[in-house]
Amino acid sequence: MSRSEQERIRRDARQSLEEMGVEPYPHKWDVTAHAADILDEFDDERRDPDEGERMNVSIAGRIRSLRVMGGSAFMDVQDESGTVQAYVRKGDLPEGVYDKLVGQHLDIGDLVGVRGHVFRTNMGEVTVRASDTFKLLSKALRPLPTPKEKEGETFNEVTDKELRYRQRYVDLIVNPDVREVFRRRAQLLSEMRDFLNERDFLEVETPALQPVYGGATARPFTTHHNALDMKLYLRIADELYLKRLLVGGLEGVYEIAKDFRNEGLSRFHNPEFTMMELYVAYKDYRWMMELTEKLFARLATKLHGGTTITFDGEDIALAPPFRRLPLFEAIEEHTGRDCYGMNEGELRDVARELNLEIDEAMGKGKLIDEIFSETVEPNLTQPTFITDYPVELSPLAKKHPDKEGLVERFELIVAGNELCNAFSELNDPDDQRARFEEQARLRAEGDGEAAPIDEDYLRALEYGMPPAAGLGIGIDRLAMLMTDQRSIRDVILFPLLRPESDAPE
RNA sequence: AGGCUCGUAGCUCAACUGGUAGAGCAGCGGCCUCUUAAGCCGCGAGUUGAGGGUUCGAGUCCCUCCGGGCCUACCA
Repeated sequence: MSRSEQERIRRDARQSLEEMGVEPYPHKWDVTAHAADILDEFDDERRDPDEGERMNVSIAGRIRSLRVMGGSAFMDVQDESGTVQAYVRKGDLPEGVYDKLVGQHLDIGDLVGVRGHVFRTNMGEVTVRASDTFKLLSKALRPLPTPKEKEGETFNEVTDKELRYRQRYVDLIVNPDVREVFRRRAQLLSEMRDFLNERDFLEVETPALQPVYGGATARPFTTHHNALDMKLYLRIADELYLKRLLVGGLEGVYEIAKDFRNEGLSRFHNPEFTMMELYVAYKDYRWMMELTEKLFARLATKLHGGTTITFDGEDIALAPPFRRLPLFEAIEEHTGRDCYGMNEGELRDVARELNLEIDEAMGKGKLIDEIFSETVEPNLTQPTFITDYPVELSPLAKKHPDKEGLVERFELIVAGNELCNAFSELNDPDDQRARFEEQARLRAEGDGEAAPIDEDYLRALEYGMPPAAGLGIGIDRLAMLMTDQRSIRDVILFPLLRPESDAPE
């Protein structure tokens, strides 16, 4: 562990302050105003804080820049709402306070409290003058990066992705836009809950630790419970538990929760991610499409003031209705080939002609999925419901009454990215058992993602589950769309990274 | 997992074809009671991600490893 010169100097400064009786980490500070409120109050150029009754405030925040001029100093103080300039004058403070603190041992990055009145400088900037008190609230021992700004241009901006993800606390301090992304993500979740609660859906919580996992095609994380000496899995989906609740008589339930999938990382995948799952009794997937459209339109309107949003430089129109396009029509539209009804060999030939990477282990379902995700998905910029998937890909979905070999299912694709997955839920316990057994067969053949049989879930279905529709929305990907971020790591506060080789301290 | 690419001071970046590691900000000392990328004078700051190799000489070339990014793969 070696400290940089600047760290040693700051530790020395801390010690000097303590020796002079200045507490580097005091216990509290009364905050009466935030930067944005103060600036709002006097945003009118003509309104002068010095006129009439003075506005007295007490603010707290982090020093982002410091300009000391002998007996007085200006600093930019950043709180959660934004940044306001503060002004400290030697003559305003009790004897010695200025010299001990501001003049000598105050650094960029320190947290301070400023109490006094608001005024406008000769240059016109609304400023809090420490006419009453100036106090150190927390001494920073590490130097903060010091990006600067002039006329809208930023200098020395912190751009290192590794630093930004590993030390998100620094990122949040020096890149204020990041706060806006996560505020918007929070607003998205809040609006989604409002939307669902208004419709009388019940928010529930189901186990993240599961003795049998299911509800998706993915490899799970495993863990162990000591007292029960039992192997447990981290959930890969909420689905099977939520549908048990439909059996139990709840007619509309949803859960917003973390799922965990033991898979690779990419711009679109983090091993733990947030999913909203929703199940409604007596509805089918067509009804669910309409609900999904309404939800997306509502979110866009609340977050962006209208149903058209911008993502990666393109306008995305989220006004209902969204285009509905059956999977096989989509493939035909983009490849000129009608794959519906093809057997495995024919599908393999098509995939070869399209120069797709396939292997012998891929069955019908996977081949179709491969063809679709390579040729169609990236080209779907505007929201599109892709409907009616092969039964092989959908072991929990109800068969389509008219289309042989297909199920009533849709995925919503926006900006080339899959955001939603939904279907009419399979509630025939015997059909469900047959689908599980097919999965078990694939498992036996070495498909590590095929689902295990969940006997308790089958037992629940045997008591009778109402016809129902279910929907899953990848919240992180939706947050990407709504905040115009192209990497999932930019909408997850602490994305998974490899451990640092030389961890601090 | 594979390909490409990056890693230099606290931060942002330079350093030709292999020839003494530099700048701005930040920091330290001094001046300065309306500054705002504050200013002026002076100063310090580096195991060039780690290890090995080639060479008279390596930030630069080669190999291995570590970490990041992008792409591919994996991933409904």
